[in-house]
Amino acid sequence: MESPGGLADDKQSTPVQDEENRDTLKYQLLGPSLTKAGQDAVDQQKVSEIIYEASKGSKFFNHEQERDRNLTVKIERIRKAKARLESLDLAHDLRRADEYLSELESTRDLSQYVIHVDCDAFFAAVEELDRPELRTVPMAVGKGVLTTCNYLARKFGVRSGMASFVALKLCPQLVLLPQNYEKYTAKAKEIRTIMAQYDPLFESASIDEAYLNITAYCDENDMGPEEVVQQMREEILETTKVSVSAGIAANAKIAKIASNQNKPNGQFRVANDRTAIMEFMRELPVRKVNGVGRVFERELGSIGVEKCGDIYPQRAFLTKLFGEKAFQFLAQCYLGLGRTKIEPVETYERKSVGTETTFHEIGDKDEIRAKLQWVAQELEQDMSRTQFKGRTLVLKVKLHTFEVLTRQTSPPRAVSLAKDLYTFALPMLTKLEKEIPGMKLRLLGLRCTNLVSTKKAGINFFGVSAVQPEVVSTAKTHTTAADHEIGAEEAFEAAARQEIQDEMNDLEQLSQEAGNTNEVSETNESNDTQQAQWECPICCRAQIADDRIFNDHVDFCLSRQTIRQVAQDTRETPAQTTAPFNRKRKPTSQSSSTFEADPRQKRLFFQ
DNA sequence: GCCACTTCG
DNA sequence: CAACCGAAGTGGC
Repeated sequence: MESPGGLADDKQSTPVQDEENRDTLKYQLLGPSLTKAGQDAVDQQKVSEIIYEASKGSKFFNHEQERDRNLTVKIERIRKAKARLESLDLAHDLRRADEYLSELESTRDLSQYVIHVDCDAFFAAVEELDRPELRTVPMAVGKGVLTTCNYLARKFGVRSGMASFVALKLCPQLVLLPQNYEKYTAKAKEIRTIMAQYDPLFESASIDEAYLNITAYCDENDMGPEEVVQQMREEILETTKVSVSAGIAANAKIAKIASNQNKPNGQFRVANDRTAIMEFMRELPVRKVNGVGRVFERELGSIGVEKCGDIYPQRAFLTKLFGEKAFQFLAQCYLGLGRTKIEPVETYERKSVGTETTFHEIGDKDEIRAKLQWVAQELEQDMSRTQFKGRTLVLKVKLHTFEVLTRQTSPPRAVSLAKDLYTFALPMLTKLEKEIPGMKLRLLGLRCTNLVSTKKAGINFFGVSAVQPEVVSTAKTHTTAADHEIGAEEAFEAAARQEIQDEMNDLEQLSQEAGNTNEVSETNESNDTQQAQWECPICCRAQIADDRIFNDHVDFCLSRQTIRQVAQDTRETPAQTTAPFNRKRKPTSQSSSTFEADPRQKRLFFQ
């Protein structure tokens, strides 16, 4: 267990320490949905005891214990760093923090009514529609792991994300149903049809959650936001028989928090008023904010930040302790700022496509290869469905100890076919087998990143297909509306789109002619004749190596990237980007004294 | 670019 | 007996 490097000091664990860590570990084992609704009446102490007893000794448990130990060490370092900072003059950091806060404040927009709509125990609710008798018993959906459970089950401490055998320990009479995704998708579509009447550009956050901007609807119908939401919720309940909860606020971040406030079948509003917002945030546990998970919660707790109001007094420390992005994020939490722009998810650009599969422990190399084959085939289907090729291929494995490793490679050309995926993944796997003698796996995954679109037509700058007929109806209204939004650039865009399409067609033809076998391109490369083929570093497609044509093409690809970038940049106010962030530092063997050696480091106190 | 890690639903 | 999956993002090196 103990690694040979300098980690030994940090990781050494005495029985006393294990005793101390038991509480944090139990907390960890409770799982991520602790803050979810429906748990208030539950005796958490008893629940965590049962989970702890059910888990003890398993490999999963040991891995969680290890993680918890590492986090505890990390937190001790944070505490020390904080103490050290307190003895220093932080006037500069304080001024910088205050400048940023006032800069943020000037971006505050109170003119919009943003709402977050969340279906109550969605999968369970849909199942109860088909089988009303289930309403009176504790019930959950999901096989190995629960995806949803009804509110009766939550009374027992059962919750989503929990292993079903643990849930059955907590509630032996729990009824478990297999999930029927098509059924939920169909019901979700009914609900979305209604939501679209209130905001045609609404943003689906998942199958059972959405953000809407109802400002226009309120104006047009001369109604207040609460009245509108009440009406919409009634309409949804009446026509789809599913109850939803909603939060109403000036931005998405607060609306999301508010939707949890009166769950189930309720709504909550935080007024578009600076004082009301600040007061609401002041008492709000940081854990309730989207983007603060179990780890960050504990890290913040260690410096005395439990509620968003606690952020302000610590503002001078945050950048050095957690990094710039985390500071900015926390500043927005303190002020209660968030994005007001709600847009269809279809406008987001996909970054990766991947698939993974969990199985019982496998050590046999041939069996592992067979799994890799299978995963490669699954990914090929996903790649063809989403119409992408990947310039980078990532192999992911989970060892029998639950430790996760990833390895990546950049194949000579963008890949999407199972044959290629397997070919380029295999060396990474064999290398791992060499590094880890007797490697046993419980999960294998492949993911393509650095994507190249293989869509043939109708690609605009947002990566939305506006021409293809198979686009579903909701997406279509969104797309056309989105296109209208950029109206001023219409002519330019149409021309550019045509240009891209022509180019794509040409490229498609070229890459067809080029053939796909290694041998061909290799011989051509070595010949270095007029016919030699080279790959464009941007789009990764084969090109005839006529210098002029090739260079023109690369320029074209580059300019296209720039245009895309600009189009994206203009879509969001930098000050209000609210991407959930993660500040991650690996606890390495590097001693914490190294920070004094390198004054250039931004984050003085870590590594 | 590579990798570990966190977070979300 | 027994703990998911897919995607996105951050940050260190």
